[in-house]
Amino acid sequence: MPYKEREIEKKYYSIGEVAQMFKVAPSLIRYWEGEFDIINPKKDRKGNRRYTKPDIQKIKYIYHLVKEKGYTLQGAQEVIKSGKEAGIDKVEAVQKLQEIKDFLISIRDQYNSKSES
Amino acid sequence: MPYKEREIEKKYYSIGEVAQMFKVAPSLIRYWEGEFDIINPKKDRKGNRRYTKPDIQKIKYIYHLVKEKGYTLQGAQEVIKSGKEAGIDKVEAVQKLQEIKDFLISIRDQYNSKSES
DNA sequence: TTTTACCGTGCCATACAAAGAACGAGAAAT
DNA sequence: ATTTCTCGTTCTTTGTATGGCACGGTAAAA
Repeated sequence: MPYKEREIEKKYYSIGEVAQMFKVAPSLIRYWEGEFDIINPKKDRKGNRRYTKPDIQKIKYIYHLVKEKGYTLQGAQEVIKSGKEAGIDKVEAVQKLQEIKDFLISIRDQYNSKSES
Repeated sequence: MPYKEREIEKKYYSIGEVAQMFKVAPSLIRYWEGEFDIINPKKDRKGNRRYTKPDIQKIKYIYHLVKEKGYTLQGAQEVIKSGKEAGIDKVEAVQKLQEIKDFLISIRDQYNSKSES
């Protein structure tokens, strides 16, 4: 037998295989596809989805956010969009500090105006 | 007039006031109380909930996680839990800052009362 | 005292999010 | 040719999160 494609590593995965990886129903994978723009598997002539490894990575990320971290789908979408996920709390802490600083400045100014008058 | 409690800032808030702060229904505040252990307002003789500022800060944190960051209630619970075991809790840090602010307010008010008398 | 205005608990209703099921159909492997 | 997997669409179910009601109690104001 001449040249035969050897299966060292799969190039594409079917929806059933992907669903199995995450132990979810195929319908859920399709459902997420409708909810998340980043999921965009190619389709063959027949229309069947062909998932590449990067595709699966993205699904994995969504799975992580939704099933492990407890985001709503919408919350997960926002996390993905903003590209962040961690570190936001620090920003908030800094904002709070700035807020307090402004408050202190206002107190100082009040004091200054009273003693000057 | 001798010693009279000055109402610089309220010590306790009713559920209605708290609900109003976050523009939600009082029933939601009660519901969260059942879902989140960290919410534990004291109750007066009659049974009415009395919220202190730290209580409100905790509610604020939950509000932030659920309404702004898009966590499910369960997801928010886990964030809160894991944040505590991490030792340095960001919420507590922010709460601490708030406490400091309150302290500064008390200093300011003391100053004001002296100059007024 | 009567009214007004909360608040309590407990239960039920709604709204929407999330997921799954059911349908008929087609390709491909066995 | 029977089984197995997939398709898209649509329908149905489940679950979460929230709101609202009924009914009673308390307190303070009128």
